[in-house]
Amino acid sequence: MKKKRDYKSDFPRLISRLENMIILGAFLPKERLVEADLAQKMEVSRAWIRDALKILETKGLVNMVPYRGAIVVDLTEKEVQEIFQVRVVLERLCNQLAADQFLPEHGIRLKNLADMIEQAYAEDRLEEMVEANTKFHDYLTTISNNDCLIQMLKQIRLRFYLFNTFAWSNPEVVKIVLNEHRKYIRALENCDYETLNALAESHIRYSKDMYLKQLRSRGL
Amino acid sequence: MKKKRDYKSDFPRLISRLENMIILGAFLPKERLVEADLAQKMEVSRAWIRDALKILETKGLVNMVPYRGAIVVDLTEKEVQEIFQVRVVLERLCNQLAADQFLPEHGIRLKNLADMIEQAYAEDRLEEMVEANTKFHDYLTTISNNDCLIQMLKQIRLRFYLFNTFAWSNPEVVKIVLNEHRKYIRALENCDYETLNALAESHIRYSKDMYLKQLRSRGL
DNA sequence: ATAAACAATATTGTCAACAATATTATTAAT
DNA sequence: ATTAATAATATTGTTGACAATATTGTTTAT
Repeated sequence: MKKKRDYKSDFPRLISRLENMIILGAFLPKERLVEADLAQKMEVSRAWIRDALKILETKGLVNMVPYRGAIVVDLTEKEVQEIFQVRVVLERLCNQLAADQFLPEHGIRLKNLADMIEQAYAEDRLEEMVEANTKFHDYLTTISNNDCLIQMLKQIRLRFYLFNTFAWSNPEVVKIVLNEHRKYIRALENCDYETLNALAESHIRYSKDMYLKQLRSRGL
Repeated sequence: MKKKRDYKSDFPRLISRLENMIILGAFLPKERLVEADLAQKMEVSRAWIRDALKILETKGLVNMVPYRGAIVVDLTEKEVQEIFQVRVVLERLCNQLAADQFLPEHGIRLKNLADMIEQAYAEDRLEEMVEANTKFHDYLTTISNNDCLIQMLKQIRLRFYLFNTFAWSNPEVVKIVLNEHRKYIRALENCDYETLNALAESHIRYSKDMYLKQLRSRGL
């Protein structure tokens, strides 16, 4: 059976693939993305690549320059700080909403995911760990049951993931982060807003700080 | 001299035009937007209209259905509440940042804009009033000096404006809103976080409540 | 008259050829 | 050898033709 094209599912998938490639560092900051090359590599038409890149521009992953095409963003220190500030308040809202309607089954699922993350870390399976971590946060977002917030957080986390890699390469930070997942679950179960507010900031601060350190060492 | 096409300025303008048409009610909720018709009306190619509609989809103003095209969104009560919740926390962050770096010149400009709004209202020039009000809030956002936040607020306000119209048709509400602009400026000058936090919510609550009332009266 | 089957039309989706522009390589002048 | 001017190449931007699908209209059977 020949596989059939289906825009409504294939096009979003193409975007996801490109997003992942950028996040995982398949392209470097400032790198130019040539439409024809991508089209060949991804086995889709150039038009789709073009459209996808335009979407990525609105998401803040690439810059489009007339007659030069898409260029992978290279965040400045100021931009990193700005993204951090915005993400904190959105995560806090998410935590609050999630805590308000937290059910035992949510806790079970979150504990399950936290186990998976630690397991993957113990066995040094980095990619798997990153994936499970994403699932943890995505699921937490779902509990908030606010679609607008879900969309916004998805968007801003995507930009944030651009500098998550640097944090994950530091075992110290990873240990702290994994530990915080447990605290998160407990605070949600107890509807402990104070702790949740603090966690929202500290949990993502490490990623930001690691990236800034790296950025400064590059001298910019 | 023949006017020349320039993607980098013309395409964003096209998007703005479409956004305004939707916000100001040139199209009704659920209305189908036919690409060829729009292309003719706006005097651009169908491709541009297509691309613009895809952008509007990511902004949450239209839904794209395969082989049916773009349809103007019709917000549910739940969606309205969700957008409201998210906007409140973003506006609060904006207020806080703006207050932290508030300068006398900012106050002058804001008072100026507040005057313009009241003037336009007094002379019953509705469109002008709406425009000045948008400028007021845009300028306030600028003061925060956080580009990520500016972009996010722009996006969510756009969806919010979908139901601003209903609030502006009520003189009671308008009076309160105009009054609040003055309170806003004072609170910013005094760096009064408490008041600013309260204002962030109350100022946009009216719009939301008016819209919900209208929505319920339509029976949905 | 109603409903199902089919045909005609309208609309969107895809693609490939070509135009416009930028980038790189080559040549010529000093 | 270095720079400026020009040509060659590579890449993006635009358009229009056609395919795929949905919508509407017509016919036919009951």
